[in-house]
Amino acid sequence: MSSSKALIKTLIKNPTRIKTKHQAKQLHAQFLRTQSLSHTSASILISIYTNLKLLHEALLLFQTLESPPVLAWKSVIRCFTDHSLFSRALSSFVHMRASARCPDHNVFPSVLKSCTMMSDLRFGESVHGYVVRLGLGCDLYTCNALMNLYAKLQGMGARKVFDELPQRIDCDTVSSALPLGIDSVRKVFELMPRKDVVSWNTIVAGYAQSGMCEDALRMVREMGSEDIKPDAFTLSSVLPIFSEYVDVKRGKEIHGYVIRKGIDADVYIGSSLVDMYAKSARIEDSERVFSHLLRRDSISYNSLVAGYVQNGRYSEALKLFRKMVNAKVRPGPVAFSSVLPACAHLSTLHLGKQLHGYVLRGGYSDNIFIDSALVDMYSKCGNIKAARKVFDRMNVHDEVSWTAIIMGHALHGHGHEAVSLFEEMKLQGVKPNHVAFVAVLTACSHVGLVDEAWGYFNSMTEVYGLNPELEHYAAVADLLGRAGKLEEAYDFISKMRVEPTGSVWSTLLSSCSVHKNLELAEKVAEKIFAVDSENMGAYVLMCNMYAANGRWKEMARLRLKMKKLGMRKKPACSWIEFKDKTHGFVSGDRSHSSMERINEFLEGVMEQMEKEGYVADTSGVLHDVDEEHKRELLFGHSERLAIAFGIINTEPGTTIRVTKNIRICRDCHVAIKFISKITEREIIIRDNSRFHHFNRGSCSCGDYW
DNA sequence: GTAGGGTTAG
Repeated sequence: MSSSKALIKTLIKNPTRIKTKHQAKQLHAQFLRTQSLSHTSASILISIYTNLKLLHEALLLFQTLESPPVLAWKSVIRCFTDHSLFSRALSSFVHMRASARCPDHNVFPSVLKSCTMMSDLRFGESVHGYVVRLGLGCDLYTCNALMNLYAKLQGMGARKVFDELPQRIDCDTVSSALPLGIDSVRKVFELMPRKDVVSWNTIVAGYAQSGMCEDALRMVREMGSEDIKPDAFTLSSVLPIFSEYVDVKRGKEIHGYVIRKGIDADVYIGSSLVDMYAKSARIEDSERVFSHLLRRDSISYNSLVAGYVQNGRYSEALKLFRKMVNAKVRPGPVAFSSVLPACAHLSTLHLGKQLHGYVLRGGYSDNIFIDSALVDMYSKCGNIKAARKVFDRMNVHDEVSWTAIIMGHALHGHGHEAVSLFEEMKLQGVKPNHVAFVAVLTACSHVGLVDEAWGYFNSMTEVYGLNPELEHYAAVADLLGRAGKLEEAYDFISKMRVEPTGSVWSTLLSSCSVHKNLELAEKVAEKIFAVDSENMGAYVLMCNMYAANGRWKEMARLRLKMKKLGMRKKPACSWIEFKDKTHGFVSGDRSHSSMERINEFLEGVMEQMEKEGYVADTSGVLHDVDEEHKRELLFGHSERLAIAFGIINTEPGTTIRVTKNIRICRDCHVAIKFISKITEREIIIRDNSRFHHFNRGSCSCGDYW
């Protein structure tokens, strides 16, 4: 008996010798067998349990104590924090204070962490006051936690406000009204008598996340002079700065340092490097870093997935996402908002739907990022109804989700709906940003709402203090051109406050072609060739216009030039999904295995079309061939092949969805209207700028496009 | 007690 009491004594004096749950329970049992459990020894047992993160056991014992001593309180508070039960940690802290127990310094890091995780700045500030009153304001760990609290909670609020400010408003008025988190961080930092690498890392991260990049880098240099070596934490705060600045050279230096320090396989460093290289358009370097990682978590995967998306490598993004799922790495919520845009770009509705299912099963349905991405994915994949459903089901709408649905309706030709959604957004108190204006102007342009567009364009500067950017000018120029106000459009573009790109002029050129104004077209083409001498589309359009006007000499001259420059027409392609596979068709290509059946179908339907009054419009065909051959060429246009493939392979009544890489030609637009009527199918085509919904012989664009 | 990836864009 006495030897066991001695054993207990030694163990109680060295609680760290208890290393396993089994040992702890044995000690507990010994206690109960040999002596009654005093408050002190119970507290020590609780702290042993909590050190082993055994919350349940600790709580059972804790509940037997009538007035728990400080050690017991401290232990359970820490344990709640370890288990992410932050609100219970905080309520325990309140209870402890109510029982007049005076805590010592080592509770505060946990309490402050809980405040941070709960985003409870108020509580955190009152804890700060309490710390100071207790004279514990110099404790290293407590101060580190305080800095983190201010950096996370005050910093975020301040940053958000700055992001939304139009540049014209004087920043002084704002910074004095809002306490900047970084100031509080700085204050705590400067008062610390002793600082360790964590203190430095916290302030570096604080500066970096407040966008004060130079200060962050300055602090890293200062660290060096205080003889504190930057570690993996420091570097992963600093690396995103280089991706933001797209300064690969300095980033590479850091990469070298990381390799020399042997921390290049660190997951955090790894994903920062992947991200940095991707943002500098060096995706191959991202891939290399990724392939060297020893361990890959969902964030390292997603850094590369996001990198692929940022660099337009959508299929690779989807492939890697699949690889991640196969590797049994659970995608976090962020992964979906990276991979959904890839589906949106590729128009892969079946994949997007699968991802949506995954989102629902994974319980991520209330995430505003994911929902916005879903809205965008559905509308870009041609299913505006599904997009609207997701949007209407959302609890809160921010400017991004509003913009996604407005743009969706705009792309589907529902200009009036888009405009009224824009008005609704403003009524709800959500301020439109640059992108929202791009969306509403696009909506106006697709349905020809000239007056409304002017109103919105002017309100940007007059009401919202936003400077119009290239996209806004482009949308207005496009609108004027489509509406036939060609001269007005020309003047507008000439007077833009941003240098117009070739593509802005190009939209006007195609309007000139539609409205048959050769004289202005020549002026516009000159502008285009001045900035982009090899603009294929402009050459083709001009050739067509010269041909239509019988100006054969000019046409021949251009054709010759095109030949010299070695230009070839970008092949027109269309895609259609069938049985979870994407089938691609190139104009005039007869290699698809179903080609015979496709031709048979097209010939049959053509016969009926002609009976109903279809006449081929060959004016858009640029070839030196006879009429008969031209009609054949139209016959082989890629969208017709894709539609035919869709119709012969699906049940009657199934909607046909086709994606095309360039604009539909006039003739196909007419032809598809007939096809939709004859076959009683809804046919949805996405070209490079919008959707056309063909149904019962008419198109949603109302032939305005 | 400290760190990395995300949604809307003619």
